[in-house]
Amino acid sequence: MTEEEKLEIMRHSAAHVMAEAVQSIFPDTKFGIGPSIENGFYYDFDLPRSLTPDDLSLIGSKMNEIIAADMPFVRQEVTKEEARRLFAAQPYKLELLDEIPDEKVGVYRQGSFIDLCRGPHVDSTGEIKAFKLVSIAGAYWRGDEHQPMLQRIYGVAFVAKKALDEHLKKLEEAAKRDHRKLGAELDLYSIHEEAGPGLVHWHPKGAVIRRVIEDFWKDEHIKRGYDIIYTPHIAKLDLWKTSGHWEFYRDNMYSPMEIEGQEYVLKPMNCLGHILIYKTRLRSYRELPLRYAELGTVYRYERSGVLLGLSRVRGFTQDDAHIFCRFDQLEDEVVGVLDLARFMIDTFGFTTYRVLLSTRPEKYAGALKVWEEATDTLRRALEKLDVAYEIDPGEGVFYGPKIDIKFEDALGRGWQGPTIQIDFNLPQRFDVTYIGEDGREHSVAMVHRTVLGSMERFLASLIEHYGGAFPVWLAPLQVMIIPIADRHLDYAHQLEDELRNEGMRAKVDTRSERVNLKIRQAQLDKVPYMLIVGDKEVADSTISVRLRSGEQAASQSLDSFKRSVRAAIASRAKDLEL
RNA sequence: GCCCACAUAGCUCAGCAGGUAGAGCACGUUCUUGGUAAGAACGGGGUCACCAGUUCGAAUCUGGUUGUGGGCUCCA
Repeated sequence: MTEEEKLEIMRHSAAHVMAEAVQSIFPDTKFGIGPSIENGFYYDFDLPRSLTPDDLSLIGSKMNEIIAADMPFVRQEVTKEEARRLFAAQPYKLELLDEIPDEKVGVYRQGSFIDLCRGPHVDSTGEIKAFKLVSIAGAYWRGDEHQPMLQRIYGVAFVAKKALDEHLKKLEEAAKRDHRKLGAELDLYSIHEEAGPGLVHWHPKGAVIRRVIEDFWKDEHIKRGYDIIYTPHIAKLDLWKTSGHWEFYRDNMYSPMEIEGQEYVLKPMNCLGHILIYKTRLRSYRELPLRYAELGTVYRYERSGVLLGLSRVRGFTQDDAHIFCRFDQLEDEVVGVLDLARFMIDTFGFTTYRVLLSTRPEKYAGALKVWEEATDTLRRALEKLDVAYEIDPGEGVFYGPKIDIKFEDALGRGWQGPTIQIDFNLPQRFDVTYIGEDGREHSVAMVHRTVLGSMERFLASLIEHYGGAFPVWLAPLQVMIIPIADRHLDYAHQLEDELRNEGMRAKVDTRSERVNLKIRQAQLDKVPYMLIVGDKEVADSTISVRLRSGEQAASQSLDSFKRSVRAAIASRAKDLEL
């Protein structure tokens, strides 16, 4: 048995102990399920009243008593009949019981608590070493929103106190990097109650980062044979009826608005505009593939409870593109997108990612054979590039299979990254075709893809990945010039001009404050370079450079500094070096 | 949308059991011109998220609304 498996068993046992503790406090508790999860465990309860944080510490100390008593876990095999008697007062357990095909079921008993459970468990409660109850949450029975809502208690558990503390520390570290917190501290963006939830306002500093990313994105796409286009934010409702969105995606779309007797809606996707552009004339096989790219802003209704900072919003800009090609070009196109995706992930400094190939879901459009071929195409593309991938069965979109790439940030948390989706539905609905060599019409293969996802969510991942200390090429302010006394202002402004002429983002801190304060604030703003200039620097036309890392570089000429910074920007360096 | 919690100055938070608000930072003015993470003094700033209700009286109690957070469900 691996250490990880042992840990899982211990966590699961901790869930049972928690259930016993809850039972001792609320004897009429109806129990849901209580599995082990990443870092810990949870158990769902149907209780006579809502739990409070005070209950949590009470339950926690009760658990400690049970652990101290070192009660053995006893497994028993019973018939379903016996089990039904044992759990007569436990409707959720009875429901589970009904779904077990076997005649005999396992039950585990420790102390006064008995639970329907396959096991295994630790030998006795004393083997649970380090745990902490962390939160109370509502959770639907069986994860179904039509079922009753139970109260879930989450706990974390580890083999030793040290590991538990490390985990808690990691959570603290994550909280410090939270993009919502840093977004406010670094003055990057805001969301306003007055304007509406999930609607992002980009401040100048956040806008700089976004613009730099967008410029880079556009250049890179143009290099790779994409055409940049723009399409409107609203379109007639009928268009969305033709596409099927109004039928299948309506829950995520905003209500129509009336304009001169016609109904219009905000676009939830960019694809239709791209199709309309494609269809403005007959297309020859000679001009395929056509790759239309747009930083397209879309609006989707998201239920209020799911909104989250920049990572889940109601209006967002996708780095979208649609590729129209012949089916025999599809594989190369997918290879091209994958290559671009890897390039982007790498450029932005993410080092690990998972690739998922999602196959046909139960409800799907198009012919089975076409699905299989397309799925194969995706697979071949992945293999051609030697990309390790996992199959995510049945997780494709109804209109086609897809590849999703999830990357991890510096704290190992996963983020939805690039996605590549093949679409059999829209080309058919809009009759998107090209004229082949044979002079006849053929239907095109259509690929939807994003490589960053959305600007909003991608920025969230970047903020958290770098903890706000962006690489120079992305930093909103790259150089803060700090004059020691007011008499150094002229020199400071002269440096500022020279840097700005280079296209660098530089600023002089002109306030009559002490150097210490200015450095501290530039440091808190995570400005990569600070140039400190005083009498000495003015006298020999040099600068003194301090890095965000706290490191002090040798006194040097502005030219040599410019050279280093220029190189760091051009190479999109992740680390500061001089 | 559902469960739970929270909402006091631009920010972080005090305000314990109902008697019309405080601190630090930030901001403004003045003094200080200081060499690598906070110089000092003074000052301005809040219809205590919003709407009702209870009460002689509500930031404080009750209900509703809005927003935020932790989850569930759903997703770029």
